[in-house]
Amino acid sequence: MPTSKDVAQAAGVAQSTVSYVLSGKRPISEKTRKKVEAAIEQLTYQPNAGARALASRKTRVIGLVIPFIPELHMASIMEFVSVIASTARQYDHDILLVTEDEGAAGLQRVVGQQICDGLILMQVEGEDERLPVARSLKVPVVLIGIPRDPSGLVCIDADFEMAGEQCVRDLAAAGHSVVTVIDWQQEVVDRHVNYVDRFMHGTDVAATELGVKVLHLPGGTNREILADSVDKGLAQTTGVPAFIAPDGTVQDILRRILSSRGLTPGLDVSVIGSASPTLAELQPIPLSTIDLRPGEVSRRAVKIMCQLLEADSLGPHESLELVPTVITHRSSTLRPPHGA
Amino acid sequence: MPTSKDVAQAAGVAQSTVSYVLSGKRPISEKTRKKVEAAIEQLTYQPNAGARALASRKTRVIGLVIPFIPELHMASIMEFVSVIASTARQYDHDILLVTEDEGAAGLQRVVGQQICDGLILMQVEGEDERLPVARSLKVPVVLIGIPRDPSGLVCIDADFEMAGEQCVRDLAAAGHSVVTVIDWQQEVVDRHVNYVDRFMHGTDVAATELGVKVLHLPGGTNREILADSVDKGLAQTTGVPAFIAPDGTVQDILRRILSSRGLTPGLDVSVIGSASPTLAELQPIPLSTIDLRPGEVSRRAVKIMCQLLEADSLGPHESLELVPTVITHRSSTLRPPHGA
DNA sequence: CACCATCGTCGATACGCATCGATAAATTTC
DNA sequence: GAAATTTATCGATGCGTATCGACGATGGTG
Repeated sequence: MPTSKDVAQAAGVAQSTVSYVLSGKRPISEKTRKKVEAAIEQLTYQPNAGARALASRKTRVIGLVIPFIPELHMASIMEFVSVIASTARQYDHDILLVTEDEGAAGLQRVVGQQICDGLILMQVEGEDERLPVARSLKVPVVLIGIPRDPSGLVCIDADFEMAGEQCVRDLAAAGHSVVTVIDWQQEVVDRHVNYVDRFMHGTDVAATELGVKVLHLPGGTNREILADSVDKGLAQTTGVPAFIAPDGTVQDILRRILSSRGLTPGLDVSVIGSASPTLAELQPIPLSTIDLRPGEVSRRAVKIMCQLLEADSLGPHESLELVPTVITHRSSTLRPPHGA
Repeated sequence: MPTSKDVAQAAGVAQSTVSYVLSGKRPISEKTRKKVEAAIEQLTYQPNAGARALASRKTRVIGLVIPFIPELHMASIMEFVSVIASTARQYDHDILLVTEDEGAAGLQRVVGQQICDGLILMQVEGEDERLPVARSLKVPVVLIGIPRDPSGLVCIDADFEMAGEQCVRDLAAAGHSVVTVIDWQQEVVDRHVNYVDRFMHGTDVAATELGVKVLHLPGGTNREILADSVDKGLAQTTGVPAFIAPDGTVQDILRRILSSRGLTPGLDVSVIGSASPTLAELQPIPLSTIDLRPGEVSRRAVKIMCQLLEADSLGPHESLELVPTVITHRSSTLRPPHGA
């Protein structure tokens, strides 16, 4: 592998000049810049990352802590990972994977060995042994998701409260007076996972404001529980029933349950789910969705991280950013009455 | 951050002694080892990765090139990524993500900058601009999946031919004389993607041997094409129909189509799908599966990589490893007649 | 008891780059 | 036209580790 010294020799300049051509931190004449660039080209020189990190104390690598995954969420996690990696590249950074099975020790390892300049933690919910560690680290940490106690942490997440509001508003506008929310599975609700509570609160706020009745019933992937929730929702509804299923994993099952009850989304029942636009369009009946915009959340997480890195921030930071959600009508919800 | 020099000072030894304690490359007396270890503990010393890489010319990082993903495959990709990352840690290595949107330049970048000691490429199929690059790189490269021309490359993949054979054998043993294979979508078949051809060949080999008739019909996520394939399969079947759906993405739709034709898997139709055991168990009717063992493939890929790194191999390598697939009976296939 | 391995430790150096101070050359100022 | 600036480049140094040769101490041998 050629070194900057080789390049310098080929271009007839000093090694430091090569360095300055690359970094632009000192003025270089057009003439020598050309010479150096030609030499770089010819030798296909690429700076050695290790040496660069050693000298500059920056690795240009961001550690991404990925959660242990109940199988069904994997697809959505990959969406985050993929966008995070691409976005990081746009800021000229790379992504190193840190798996959850290393626990908090993993964070200390990658930071302690200075493999990473900062960390992005995905799907941190409630309590977590890694949170105190995250707070104590001397590198920037960005959380995707909001823990019970976000103090001293930089967090970003979809605006679940807004999402809840949007769903209820939308269904109210379509004429529904009772809305059934199929929540996450009971144990998740009981844990008071932050985003669940926020979503529920959003639905309640809108419901109170609009005089709509909102039922909260447990979701999850268990057919019987889900069927039970649906039936309870139907029983308590007068007029056309409406369902909101913010948990992406229940939708397939929900659809089948409704179908077995003789209900057709968009015709005699409204359904708002959570799915990416492409997936929503692929459904037999294109699904009206509340889009939690994982891609946008990921992009912003990386952006925040890179800004923190740029600022070379010393003291601890704290912030909380919520990404607006987007509701999209497709065929699974009733159309609002004309003129409404 | 403390350095090895700090540790040396605290322990009253030379920096090089600290280094030897850590690497074990020279004998160290019990006494000084204890002293050094105590100092390391006390200072919570961790070696600097950049300096280590610079001096040793090894980063202990493996680049993982993840494919651009048609949405539906994301879950399975995450399975690979997750196991690869965990396994790498077991070999004391880390994983750096290289996204496909950087193309072949991405490979040259991470290798050229010496961020990585080696590369694992996922889901390389057919031709790919990265293959010639992979061959020319001076670091080990392991492919998951087999390209059209695997010469000069180290590849590993599930044994799709074995999988095809196992499926047909199994259905034949259950008494089926006609088996319908719902292939991947037509365009994938037409591209003669390596694993597709291998799977189909496997089914054909077993069919010829056992005197079973095998129909190949297009799959994919389009309901109409799929329904058409199912109907054609049914029309050409005498006796109880049997379907093999090696493409995980078609299974939901296939199930519904069969159901709408009044057929119940395990009762008056046999279905073998491809899914992880956990997912298969979650189905309304637990799905008999051909398991392509992505986790095992991932583990072996990392193992091969680490062996290549250990060997410090100079010349180019070439090998091809196939991971045996596993067929598992659940409730979606007929039971073989007793005594068969 | 002088001689020679062996073992354990030290000091020095290289790895490739960034960066600082210094210097030579070019330009401006009075 | 000499002094004061500015501009472009060079040389030297440090980043933290691995590794090599050297060296003192220890123990065994004749």
